[in-house]
Amino acid sequence: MLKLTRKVEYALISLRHMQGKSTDSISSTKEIANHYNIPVEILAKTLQHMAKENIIEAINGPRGGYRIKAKLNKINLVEFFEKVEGPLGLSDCFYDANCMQIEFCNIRTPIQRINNNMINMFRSMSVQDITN
Amino acid sequence: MLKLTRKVEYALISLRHMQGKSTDSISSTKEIANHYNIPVEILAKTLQHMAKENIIEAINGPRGGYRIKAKLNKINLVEFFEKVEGPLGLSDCFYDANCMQIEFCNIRTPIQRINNNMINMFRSMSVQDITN
DNA sequence: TTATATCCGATAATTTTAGTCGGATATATT
DNA sequence: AATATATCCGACTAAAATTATCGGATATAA
Repeated sequence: MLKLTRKVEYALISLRHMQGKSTDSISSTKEIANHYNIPVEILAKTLQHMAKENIIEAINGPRGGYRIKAKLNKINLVEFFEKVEGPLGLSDCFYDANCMQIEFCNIRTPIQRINNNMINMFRSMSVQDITN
Repeated sequence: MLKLTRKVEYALISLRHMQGKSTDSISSTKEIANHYNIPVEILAKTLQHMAKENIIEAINGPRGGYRIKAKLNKINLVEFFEKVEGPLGLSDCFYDANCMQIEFCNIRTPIQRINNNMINMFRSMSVQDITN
Protein backbone atom coordinates (compact mmCIF):
# COMPACT_ATOMS: atom_id res chain seq x y z
CA MET A 1 0.00 0.00 0.00
CA LEU A 2 1.17 3.53 -0.84
CA LYS A 3 4.29 2.33 -2.60
CA LEU A 4 6.18 3.60 -5.59
CA THR A 5 6.51 1.07 -8.40
CA ARG A 6 9.87 -0.22 -9.53
CA LYS A 7 9.31 1.49 -12.86
CA VAL A 8 9.27 4.85 -11.11
CA GLU A 9 12.26 3.90 -9.01
CA TYR A 10 14.21 2.77 -12.06
CA ALA A 11 13.29 5.99 -13.84
CA LEU A 12 14.53 8.11 -10.95
CA ILE A 13 17.70 6.08 -10.54
CA SER A 14 18.43 6.55 -14.25
CA LEU A 15 17.81 10.28 -14.17
CA ARG A 16 20.03 10.72 -11.18
CA HIS A 17 22.69 8.65 -12.88
CA MET A 18 22.57 10.81 -16.01
CA GLN A 19 22.54 14.01 -14.03
CA GLY A 20 25.75 13.01 -12.34
CA LYS A 21 27.56 13.21 -15.66
CA SER A 22 28.43 16.13 -17.95
CA THR A 23 25.47 17.54 -19.86
CA ASP A 24 26.10 15.97 -23.25
CA SER A 25 27.40 12.62 -22.16
CA ILE A 26 25.29 9.61 -23.03
CA SER A 27 24.28 6.68 -20.86
CA SER A 28 23.29 3.36 -22.41
CA THR A 29 20.66 1.06 -21.02
CA LYS A 30 23.24 -1.60 -20.40
CA GLU A 31 25.51 0.76 -18.52
CA ILE A 32 22.74 1.80 -16.12
CA ALA A 33 21.32 -1.70 -15.77
CA ASN A 34 24.71 -3.15 -14.87
CA HIS A 35 25.59 -0.35 -12.52
CA TYR A 36 22.42 -0.60 -10.44
CA ASN A 37 21.61 -4.26 -10.88
CA ILE A 38 18.39 -3.66 -12.83
CA PRO A 39 17.04 -6.14 -15.45
CA VAL A 40 18.14 -4.76 -18.81
CA GLU A 41 14.91 -5.33 -20.72
CA ILE A 42 12.64 -3.67 -18.23
CA LEU A 43 14.95 -0.73 -17.83
CA ALA A 44 14.96 -0.41 -21.62
CA LYS A 45 11.17 -0.11 -21.59
CA THR A 46 11.26 2.49 -18.88
CA LEU A 47 13.85 4.60 -20.68
CA GLN A 48 11.99 4.34 -24.00
CA HIS A 49 8.88 5.49 -22.23
CA MET A 50 10.62 8.47 -20.71
CA ALA A 51 12.04 9.31 -24.13
CA LYS A 52 8.54 9.32 -25.59
CA GLU A 53 7.50 11.67 -22.82
CA ASN A 54 10.41 13.98 -23.73
CA ILE A 55 12.00 13.68 -20.33
CA ILE A 56 15.09 12.16 -21.89
CA GLU A 57 16.36 11.91 -25.45
CA ALA A 58 17.36 8.73 -27.27
CA ILE A 59 20.45 8.48 -29.41
CA ASN A 60 20.41 5.47 -31.71
CA GLY A 61 23.20 3.29 -32.96
CA PRO A 62 26.45 2.14 -31.41
CA ARG A 63 27.72 4.47 -28.70
CA GLY A 64 24.11 5.56 -28.42
CA GLY A 65 21.97 5.75 -25.33
CA TYR A 66 20.06 8.45 -23.53
CA ARG A 67 20.60 11.89 -22.10
CA ILE A 68 18.42 14.27 -20.16
CA LYS A 69 16.26 16.50 -22.33
CA ALA A 70 13.78 18.25 -20.00
CA LYS A 71 14.46 20.74 -17.23
CA LEU A 72 14.10 18.46 -14.24
CA ASN A 73 13.44 21.38 -11.90
CA LYS A 74 10.40 22.25 -14.01
CA ILE A 75 8.76 18.84 -13.67
CA ASN A 76 6.95 18.32 -10.40
CA LEU A 77 6.53 14.86 -8.96
CA VAL A 78 2.83 14.58 -9.82
CA GLU A 79 3.58 15.29 -13.49
CA PHE A 80 6.47 12.87 -13.36
CA PHE A 81 4.57 10.03 -11.70
CA GLU A 82 1.70 10.45 -14.12
CA LYS A 83 4.00 10.48 -17.14
CA VAL A 84 5.69 7.29 -15.98
CA GLU A 85 2.80 5.41 -14.33
CA GLY A 86 -0.46 7.06 -15.30
CA PRO A 87 -3.11 8.77 -13.18
CA LEU A 88 -2.47 9.29 -9.49
CA GLY A 89 -4.92 8.93 -6.62
CA LEU A 90 -5.46 7.19 -3.29
CA SER A 91 -8.52 5.53 -4.83
CA ASP A 92 -9.48 4.76 -8.38
CA CYS A 93 -12.75 6.61 -7.97
CA PHE A 94 -10.99 9.95 -8.27
CA TYR A 95 -10.29 9.36 -11.92
CA ASP A 96 -12.39 6.33 -12.91
CA ALA A 97 -15.84 5.91 -11.41
CA ASN A 98 -16.17 2.16 -11.89
CA CYS A 99 -16.75 1.22 -8.26
CA MET A 100 -19.49 -0.89 -6.68
CA GLN A 101 -19.53 1.26 -3.56
CA ILE A 102 -19.62 4.67 -5.14
CA GLU A 103 -23.35 5.12 -4.82
CA PHE A 104 -23.41 4.53 -1.06
CA CYS A 105 -19.81 5.41 -0.23
CA ASN A 106 -19.55 7.40 2.97
CA ILE A 107 -15.84 8.18 2.88
CA ARG A 108 -15.30 9.50 -0.62
CA THR A 109 -15.26 13.16 0.35
CA PRO A 110 -12.94 12.83 3.36
CA ILE A 111 -10.56 10.63 1.43
CA GLN A 112 -10.54 13.12 -1.37
CA ARG A 113 -9.34 15.73 1.11
CA ILE A 114 -6.43 13.52 2.08
CA ASN A 115 -5.82 12.78 -1.56
CA ASN A 116 -5.54 16.49 -2.24
CA ASN A 117 -3.03 16.87 0.57
CA MET A 118 -0.95 14.10 -0.88
CA ILE A 119 -1.12 15.47 -4.41
CA ASN A 120 -0.16 18.92 -3.19
CA MET A 121 2.79 17.49 -1.33
CA PHE A 122 4.09 15.76 -4.42
CA ARG A 123 3.36 18.77 -6.56
CA SER A 124 5.52 20.90 -4.33
CA MET A 125 8.59 18.83 -5.19
CA SER A 126 10.43 18.62 -8.50
CA VAL A 127 12.20 15.65 -10.01
CA GLN A 128 15.42 17.55 -9.42
CA ASP A 129 14.74 17.50 -5.68
CA ILE A 130 15.34 13.78 -5.94
CA THR A 131 18.02 13.56 -8.56
CA ASN A 132 20.21 16.19 -6.98
CA MET B 1 0.68 3.11 -7.33
CA LEU B 2 0.16 5.08 -4.11
CA LYS B 3 -3.27 3.65 -3.52
CA LEU B 4 -5.10 2.67 -0.38
CA THR B 5 -6.15 -0.98 -0.28
CA ARG B 6 -9.78 -1.99 -0.19
CA LYS B 7 -9.21 -3.41 3.28
CA VAL B 8 -8.39 0.07 4.54
CA GLU B 9 -11.33 1.52 2.68
CA TYR B 10 -13.70 -1.09 4.10
CA ALA B 11 -12.34 -0.43 7.56
CA LEU B 12 -12.93 3.31 7.25
CA ILE B 13 -16.38 2.85 5.76
CA SER B 14 -17.30 0.60 8.68
CA LEU B 15 -15.98 2.99 11.30
CA ARG B 16 -17.83 5.88 9.78
CA HIS B 17 -20.96 3.77 9.65
CA MET B 18 -20.70 2.88 13.33
CA GLN B 19 -19.92 6.42 14.33
CA GLY B 20 -23.12 7.57 12.71
CA LYS B 21 -25.13 5.60 15.27
CA SER B 22 -25.61 6.01 19.01
CA THR B 23 -22.61 5.00 21.12
CA ASP B 24 -23.78 1.62 22.30
CA SER B 25 -25.58 0.42 19.24
CA ILE B 26 -24.12 -2.58 17.45
CA SER B 27 -23.50 -3.10 13.75
CA SER B 28 -23.29 -6.57 12.29
CA THR B 29 -21.01 -7.57 9.44
CA LYS B 30 -24.00 -8.41 7.30
CA GLU B 31 -25.63 -5.06 7.93
CA ILE B 32 -22.54 -3.13 6.83
CA ALA B 33 -21.77 -5.43 3.93
CA ASN B 34 -25.28 -5.11 2.54
CA HIS B 35 -25.46 -1.39 3.05
CA TYR B 36 -22.22 -0.61 1.23
CA ASN B 37 -22.15 -3.49 -1.21
CA ILE B 38 -19.03 -5.10 0.25
CA PRO B 39 -18.35 -8.88 0.10
CA VAL B 40 -19.42 -10.23 3.50
CA GLU B 41 -16.52 -12.60 4.10
CA ILE B 42 -13.79 -10.11 3.45
CA LEU B 43 -15.49 -7.45 5.52
CA ALA B 44 -15.78 -10.01 8.33
CA LYS B 45 -12.00 -10.49 8.21
CA THR B 46 -11.38 -6.79 8.27
CA LEU B 47 -13.67 -6.25 11.25
CA GLN B 48 -12.17 -9.18 13.14
CA HIS B 49 -8.77 -7.71 12.53
CA MET B 50 -9.80 -4.31 13.83
CA ALA B 51 -11.30 -5.99 16.88
CA LYS B 52 -8.00 -7.70 17.58
CA GLU B 53 -6.32 -4.31 17.34
CA ASN B 54 -8.81 -2.95 19.87
CA ILE B 55 -10.14 -0.35 17.49
CA ILE B 56 -13.58 -1.93 17.71
CA GLU B 57 -15.14 -4.45 20.03
CA ALA B 58 -16.85 -7.70 19.02
CA ILE B 59 -20.09 -8.89 20.55
CA ASN B 60 -20.72 -12.57 19.90
CA GLY B 61 -23.95 -14.44 19.38
CA PRO B 62 -27.20 -13.47 17.73
CA ARG B 63 -27.86 -9.72 17.72
CA GLY B 64 -24.11 -9.42 18.07
CA GLY B 65 -21.77 -7.41 15.91
CA TYR B 66 -19.26 -4.64 16.52
CA ARG B 67 -19.06 -1.24 18.08
CA ILE B 68 -16.32 1.34 18.33
CA LYS B 69 -13.96 0.84 21.23
CA ALA B 70 -11.03 3.22 20.73
CA LYS B 71 -11.00 7.00 20.72
CA LEU B 72 -10.83 7.63 17.00
CA ASN B 73 -9.46 11.13 17.49
CA LYS B 74 -6.48 9.61 19.29
CA ILE B 75 -5.49 7.28 16.43
CA ASN B 76 -3.54 8.99 13.68
CA LEU B 77 -3.65 7.69 10.15
CA VAL B 78 -0.17 6.18 10.23
CA GLU B 79 -1.06 4.12 13.27
CA PHE B 80 -4.34 3.16 11.69
CA PHE B 81 -2.86 2.16 8.33
CA GLU B 82 -0.18 0.12 10.07
CA LYS B 83 -2.68 -1.61 12.32
CA VAL B 84 -4.82 -2.54 9.33
CA GLU B 85 -2.22 -3.14 6.60
CA GLY B 86 1.19 -3.38 8.19
CA PRO B 87 4.27 -1.22 7.75
CA LEU B 88 4.06 1.91 5.66
CA GLY B 89 6.63 3.25 3.25
CA LEU B 90 7.11 4.43 -0.31
CA SER B 91 9.66 1.64 -0.76
CA ASP B 92 10.15 -1.64 1.05
CA CYS B 93 13.74 -0.74 1.81
CA PHE B 94 12.64 1.58 4.61
CA TYR B 95 11.53 -1.36 6.72
CA ASP B 96 12.94 -4.46 5.01
CA ALA B 97 16.34 -4.29 3.40
CA ASN B 98 15.96 -7.17 0.99
CA CYS B 99 16.62 -5.24 -2.23
CA MET B 100 19.01 -6.00 -5.08
CA GLN B 101 19.73 -2.33 -5.63
CA ILE B 102 20.33 -1.26 -2.09
CA GLU B 103 24.08 -1.44 -2.26
CA PHE B 104 24.33 0.91 -5.22
CA CYS B 105 21.06 2.76 -4.89
CA ASN B 106 21.44 6.46 -5.59
CA ILE B 107 17.94 7.59 -4.67
CA ARG B 108 17.37 6.02 -1.28
CA THR B 109 18.11 9.15 0.72
CA PRO B 110 16.03 11.56 -1.38
CA ILE B 111 13.11 9.15 -1.46
CA GLN B 112 13.35 8.77 2.26
CA ARG B 113 12.87 12.53 2.56
CA ILE B 114 9.69 12.32 0.54
CA ASN B 115 8.64 9.30 2.53
CA ASN B 116 9.02 11.31 5.72
CA ASN B 117 6.89 14.09 4.29
CA MET B 118 4.20 11.60 3.44
CA ILE B 119 4.34 9.92 6.84
CA ASN B 120 4.15 13.27 8.59
CA MET B 121 1.16 14.26 6.54
CA PHE B 122 -0.71 11.11 7.49
CA ARG B 123 0.40 11.40 11.09
CA SER B 124 -1.13 14.86 11.30
CA MET B 125 -4.59 13.45 10.65
CA SER B 126 -6.71 11.26 12.91
CA VAL B 127 -9.15 8.53 11.92
CA GLN B 128 -11.88 10.80 13.15
CA ASP B 129 -10.95 13.38 10.53
CA ILE B 130 -12.25 10.85 8.03
CA THR B 131 -15.12 9.29 9.91
CA ASN B 132 -16.68 12.57 10.96
C1' DT C 1 -32.35 -26.41 21.38
C1' DT C 2 -31.99 -23.44 17.66
C1' DA C 3 -30.74 -19.61 15.02
C1' DT C 4 -27.58 -16.06 14.33
C1' DA C 5 -23.56 -14.00 15.01
C1' DT C 6 -18.36 -13.84 15.39
C1' DC C 7 -13.97 -16.44 14.69
C1' DC C 8 -10.29 -18.21 11.87
C1' DG C 9 -7.22 -20.99 8.93
C1' DA C 10 -6.75 -22.55 4.25
C1' DT C 11 -7.27 -21.74 -0.36
C1' DA C 12 -8.68 -19.76 -4.82
C1' DA C 13 -9.26 -16.04 -8.08
C1' DT C 14 -8.10 -11.72 -9.80
C1' DT C 15 -5.40 -7.80 -10.64
C1' DT C 16 -1.26 -5.44 -10.70
C1' DT C 17 3.46 -5.34 -11.18
C1' DA C 18 7.63 -7.20 -12.91
C1' DG C 19 10.24 -9.37 -16.16
C1' DT C 20 11.25 -12.00 -20.78
C1' DC C 21 11.45 -12.87 -25.72
C1' DG C 22 11.80 -12.09 -30.58
C1' DG C 23 12.66 -9.47 -34.03
C1' DA C 24 12.76 -4.64 -36.16
C1' DT C 25 15.25 -0.16 -37.05
C1' DA C 26 19.07 3.20 -36.70
C1' DT C 27 23.89 4.46 -37.07
C1' DA C 28 29.03 4.70 -35.86
C1' DT C 29 32.93 2.29 -37.08
C1' DT C 30 35.78 -0.36 -39.95
C1' DA D 1 29.08 -2.20 -47.84
C1' DA D 2 29.41 -5.08 -43.76
C1' DT D 3 29.29 -5.39 -38.97
C1' DA D 4 28.52 -4.50 -34.33
C1' DT D 5 26.03 -2.06 -31.00
C1' DA D 6 22.50 0.52 -29.68
C1' DT D 7 17.42 1.82 -29.38
C1' DC D 8 12.57 0.44 -30.49
C1' DC D 9 8.37 -2.09 -29.61
C1' DG D 10 4.62 -5.44 -29.34
C1' DA D 11 3.41 -9.84 -27.42
C1' DC D 12 3.97 -12.77 -23.93
C1' DT D 13 5.02 -15.00 -19.30
C1' DA D 14 5.93 -14.98 -14.40
C1' DA D 15 5.59 -13.39 -9.86
C1' DA D 16 3.62 -10.95 -6.26
C1' DA D 17 0.08 -8.54 -4.03
C1' DT D 18 -4.54 -7.95 -3.39
C1' DT D 19 -9.13 -9.47 -3.16
C1' DA D 20 -12.46 -12.88 -2.41
C1' DT D 21 -14.29 -17.62 -1.08
C1' DC D 22 -14.90 -21.85 1.57
C1' DG D 23 -15.52 -24.83 5.52
C1' DG D 24 -16.20 -25.50 9.82
C1' DA D 25 -15.49 -23.90 14.75
C1' DT D 26 -17.19 -21.18 18.90
C1' DA D 27 -20.29 -18.04 21.46
C1' DT D 28 -24.79 -16.60 23.05
C1' DA D 29 -29.63 -14.56 22.85
C1' DA D 30 -34.12 -16.14 22.44
